[in-house]
Amino acid sequence: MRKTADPRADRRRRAERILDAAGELLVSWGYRRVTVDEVARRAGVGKGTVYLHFETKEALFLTVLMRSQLALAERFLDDIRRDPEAVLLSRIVATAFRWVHEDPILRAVLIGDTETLGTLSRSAPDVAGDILDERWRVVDAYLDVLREHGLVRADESREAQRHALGAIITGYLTADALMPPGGPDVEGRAAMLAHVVRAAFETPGDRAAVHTVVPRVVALYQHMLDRLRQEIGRRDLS
Amino acid sequence: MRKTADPRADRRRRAERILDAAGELLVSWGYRRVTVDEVARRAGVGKGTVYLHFETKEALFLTVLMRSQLALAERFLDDIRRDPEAVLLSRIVATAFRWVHEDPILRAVLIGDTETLGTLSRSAPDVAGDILDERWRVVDAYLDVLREHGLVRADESREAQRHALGAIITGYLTADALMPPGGPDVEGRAAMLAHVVRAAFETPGDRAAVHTVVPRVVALYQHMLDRLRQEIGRRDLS
DNA sequence: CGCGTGACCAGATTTCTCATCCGGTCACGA
DNA sequence: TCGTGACCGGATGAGAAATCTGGTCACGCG
Repeated sequence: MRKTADPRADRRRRAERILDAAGELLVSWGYRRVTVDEVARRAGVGKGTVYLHFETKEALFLTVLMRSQLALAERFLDDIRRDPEAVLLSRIVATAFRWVHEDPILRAVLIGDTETLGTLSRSAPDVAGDILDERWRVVDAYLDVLREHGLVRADESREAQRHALGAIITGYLTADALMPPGGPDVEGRAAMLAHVVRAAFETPGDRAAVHTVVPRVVALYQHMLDRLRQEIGRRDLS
Repeated sequence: MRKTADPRADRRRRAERILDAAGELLVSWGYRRVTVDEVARRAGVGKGTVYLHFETKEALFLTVLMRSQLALAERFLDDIRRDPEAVLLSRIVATAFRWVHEDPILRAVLIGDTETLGTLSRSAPDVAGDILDERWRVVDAYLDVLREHGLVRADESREAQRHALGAIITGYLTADALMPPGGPDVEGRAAMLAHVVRAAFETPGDRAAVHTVVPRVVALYQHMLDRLRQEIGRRDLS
């Protein structure tokens, strides 16, 4: 590896390389079968070097998972900054659905794919339970903001809406195994999902309130971003 | 067992007892751990007697699964005969959701619960694939009837609708593991599910067409009932 | 004589034992 | 000083041995 005048940046880059390698192997083989040795080899470092950055195999892979969620939150913020209507629930849900098809790690996280995650599914709540809770709090706060401003219907309880949303998204991510082969392509599914969410959760009419809620929604996702970065930093030994 | 003048009815009753016992044990222990000996014991017969009725362990349990689906189809028909509006998609979906909470076997079937079903999940498509296909054909035909009569929107493809429906129902049956504990009770969930389906799939306004579609929908479910009975009869050695 | 039964058997599954693997450590060498 | 891979002890995997279980059918009872 080419050295630069900044050893800190070099270490950062090396950590990213390790995380990239770990992510690729996680997707290919699943947590259980990936060895730290193989990650090291793929990243072009020695095994001991991995432990210079991450205290345990688990810490390494939990960081991989969080990075993935960070990327989604960043995507949301980008979209909203580009187009304020991207703040709408149907837009957020469709974005998440599309992103899941680009990032298999995120998919594994969202559906608790035990084949990919192995014992991480079980340890994550103990080790990072507060950030999992935070995620749901952000969803709740987001729904609240949109309900207040008439962008999400308020004639059903927020509890029922959150549950329904979770169920619908989960179903969209997992139902293939139970249905006949085929069906719409990813884009077709994203469109129908957006339609379902629009029809069932949003209100008809004027979207002027979008501009009012943007700063608040941005703050929520920024907060989530900060929390994820903080959690990632907490496991970084370099 | 008290004998009657009708040996055939006695045998029928004994088969039902065996099926009941098998169903209870399937729910408690899952297919893999239930032995035919235990089923026999619970039904109060000898193990060989079970084989007088069902050729294999698999045939016995496939019959248990089909009986469960039969009961759901019968429930649909009852509801529709009592109230023609029960033919609406949102009503059908809510009924199925509620019934699933009364019949854990049906739940296992609908979500392909491998813990409960074990190798039945794999063998069912080979052995009873035509009836699984039939189920989807009935769903398609049902959607077609309702679309034709303006009771389901026709501005999305039927393919997209069927997929969305499958995804939403699946999510409602499986998402609990991925969400924080709590949320609405069964009835609250059924209501929200009905609302989502109504908003996303149904058309506003006049329901007069309900009376027109009832005979056709009844025929579809009756046909499904007949097929299930036929399939059950095919595996009955008594 | 008809039929319900549970002992029997062979293949399937589980348990146990031993071999190998792998997470984490750290002495070594660049 | 720091990147490394050999090392070690606990975890996991593989294969052998033990046990279980689906299916069969000879037996005995009504």
